[in-house]
Amino acid sequence: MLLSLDALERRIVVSGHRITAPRRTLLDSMQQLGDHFTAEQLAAAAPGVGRATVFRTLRLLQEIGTVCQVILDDRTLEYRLASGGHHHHAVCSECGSVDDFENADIEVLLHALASLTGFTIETHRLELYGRCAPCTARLAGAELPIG
Amino acid sequence: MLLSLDALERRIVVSGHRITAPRRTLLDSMQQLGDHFTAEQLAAAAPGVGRATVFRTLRLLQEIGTVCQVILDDRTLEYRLASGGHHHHAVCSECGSVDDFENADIEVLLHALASLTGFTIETHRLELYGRCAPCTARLAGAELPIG
DNA sequence: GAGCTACTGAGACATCGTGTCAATACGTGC
DNA sequence: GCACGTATTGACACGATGTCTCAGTAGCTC
Repeated sequence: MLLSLDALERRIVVSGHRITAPRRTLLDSMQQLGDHFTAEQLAAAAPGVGRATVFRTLRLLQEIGTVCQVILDDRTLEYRLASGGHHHHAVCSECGSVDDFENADIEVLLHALASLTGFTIETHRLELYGRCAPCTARLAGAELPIG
Repeated sequence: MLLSLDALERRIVVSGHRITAPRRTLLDSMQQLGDHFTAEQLAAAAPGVGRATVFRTLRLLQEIGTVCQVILDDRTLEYRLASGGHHHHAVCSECGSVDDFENADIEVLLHALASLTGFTIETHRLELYGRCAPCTARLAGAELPIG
């Protein structure tokens, strides 16, 4: 569920920054791009907004937790509107969809594991690559009738 | 424990590629650079070897599982000689050290979690950022005597 | 030693992101 | 409604990182 433009703008104001026309344009474009997008796609979707502003705004939104980065399998970078909070990504290599997931068990397990070796976790990054449920189902169905 | 130069070269041959002087130089430099290194550091440590060859060789070594990538907290990329097999990285933000770790529980948990949502995991990427054991101890000690 | 082919180095190029700086627009106080 | 201080912007140069091309070279194999 995406936040409304209003809610997104409120976040920017609350964090002590200004609402400007370019930022409004970018927020709007992000919502239209949907699930996930590259910086270049966003720049293309918001003509009239300078490239530097696109990157600056993305960085600002990351800082206030409104946008998160998705590192794809080939290490390219995409962005995604986030509702906030720590989460991970499941990236489908078939259709390219990206889903968020969060799981307390993983966090607990990681910290337990780290404490065994004395490592203190400050943050972590976890990305899953594979096939989403619809693509898994579709491909499983396609495999049955050979030929 | 690092593999010997011999063992590294054997891997290249077994995978159907040639041992050349530049590749030998690069393998040697990688071992001398130790724990982890950037492509640029490797290029600097192997003068006479072209930049393109450095990147090509790193890619080749990744493909045959001899080198793995470490994505740092700030998204910069480092490389690391790997003994092979799937593993994760624990990156110390104090001293910059990188440790491998592997844990079957995590893999099991991830697959269990994925199957709940129907997602099929092909691969994943997990990086921990924080403080290694020595740095944790050092900083804990430093905190006690204030002033 | 000859020949096939993988490999190399140089350098241009592509991609992605940042730094600079003068100009502009936002929000506030009046 | 207007002036003002400052955050923000756009244009553009720059930097970091990696890829592509292509003629020349060097490893294997026979």
